[in-house]
Amino acid sequence: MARNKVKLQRIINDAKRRAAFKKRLKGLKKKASELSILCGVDTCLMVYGEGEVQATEIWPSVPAAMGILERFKAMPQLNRYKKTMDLEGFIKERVDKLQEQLHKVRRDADESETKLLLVEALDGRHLGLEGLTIEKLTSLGWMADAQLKIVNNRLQKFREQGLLPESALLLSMKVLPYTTVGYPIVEEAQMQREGWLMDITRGIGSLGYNGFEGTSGSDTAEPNDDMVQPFNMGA
Amino acid sequence: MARNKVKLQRIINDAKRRAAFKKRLKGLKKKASELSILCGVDTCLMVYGEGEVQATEIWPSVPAAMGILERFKAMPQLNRYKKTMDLEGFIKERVDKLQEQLHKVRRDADESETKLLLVEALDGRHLGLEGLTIEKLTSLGWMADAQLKIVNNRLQKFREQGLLPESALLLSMKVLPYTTVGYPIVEEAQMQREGWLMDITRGIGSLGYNGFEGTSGSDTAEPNDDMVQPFNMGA
DNA sequence: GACACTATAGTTAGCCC
DNA sequence: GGGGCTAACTATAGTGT
Repeated sequence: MARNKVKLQRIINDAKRRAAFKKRLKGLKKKASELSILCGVDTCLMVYGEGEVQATEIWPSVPAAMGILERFKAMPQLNRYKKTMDLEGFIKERVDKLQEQLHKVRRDADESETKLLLVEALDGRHLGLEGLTIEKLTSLGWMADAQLKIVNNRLQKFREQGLLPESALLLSMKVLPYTTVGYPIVEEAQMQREGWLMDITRGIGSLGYNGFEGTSGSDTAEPNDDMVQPFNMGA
Repeated sequence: MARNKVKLQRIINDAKRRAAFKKRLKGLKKKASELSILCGVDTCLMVYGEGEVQATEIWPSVPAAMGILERFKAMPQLNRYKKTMDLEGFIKERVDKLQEQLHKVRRDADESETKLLLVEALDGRHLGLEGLTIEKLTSLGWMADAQLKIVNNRLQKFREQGLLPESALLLSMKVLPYTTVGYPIVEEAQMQREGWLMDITRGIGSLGYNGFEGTSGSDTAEPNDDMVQPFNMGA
């Protein structure tokens, strides 16, 4: 809304897109706040920018978001779909679902891109990771972290099945400063980006890289004492 | 924004408020959608209208909202360290550091305000917490949660030193539905805001409130079986 | 890149039907 | 209550610093 009308499509120019994002996010938060105050409702805004546009915002707060979501989920379905019971509602629902699918596809595409980046890092390309934008590096960090969690979950299952020596588990747990059970705690000293990521990715690699199929991976990586060696850093 | 400027306060008139709600919600969704498309990010809007205004909306969808929340929760705290160590010179670095200090001071100021609010809540003022904005309430919830984590960390240390009976710890852990090791998980039934916050603050109070000096507190709170009593709710 | 400015596209409060 | 209208208000794209 300004000097020129802008087409409703992704802004290609990097700087312009970021500038627009910043302005519009501010405006959106203001509008959401106004709605909340004027109409006496709880509002929450969540923005998740993946990849280049490194901007994620949960407004007004994460607990508020969870609260609203929980309360919504607790609502009887009768109330939830009260408005969508007629024919028009069916169409609306359908459109919503399609939109959601569209979003999902785009998300998946972005995610794949980052995974590819991680694979390349594992593979020795991007040595030292120079030449990547800080945004890509951050995405990479997230991805590595997520993969670490998967690896650790798998280790945990191994342990529960008694397939893992106690000593190995202890060592492998040392990587967990990055990811505690529910939330990552990253020490400042460990934030030397390159060394940090490289150690992790090497660790994952030694655990048997399987293409990152997710938590339901059916790989047969067999942890042993050697494998945990790369993790033995820091404390 | 129209014929008359409207005061930023709850619209008393019922019909007007609902009309405004409908129009503004529509506008808000449009804006959110535009942000999503123009800037290539995922956006989600949640509105919870309680009581009179029977209008609750999760946009674009509940799964999308949950997805964004999950990804946010999985996000390492890397954001603060986005800056690269360019060799632009001493000056830039110095300016950055000063800016960071400035931000920190601002953050601390905000935090202090919320802490004060929490102290007052503990003390019995703000009974029922009416008269507070949703924003302040959520801040308060967040703060209470953070303090809980500190308390739990302290309990953990006590346990490691063998100063805490096993039974006491088990009981105290029951408060952890709110805060798992790293992140709060709030059950639906516990989201009745007032009761929820009040229980937590009472719990903290009974653990020996020390002014919230942070994790490095040198207080000498002595946990015992009595103290964990207030936590014994829920399961 | 962040901030200030401003013309203009976009939003919406009050009305009317 | 809902939909359409329009005047009045806001948000913001482009621009310069």
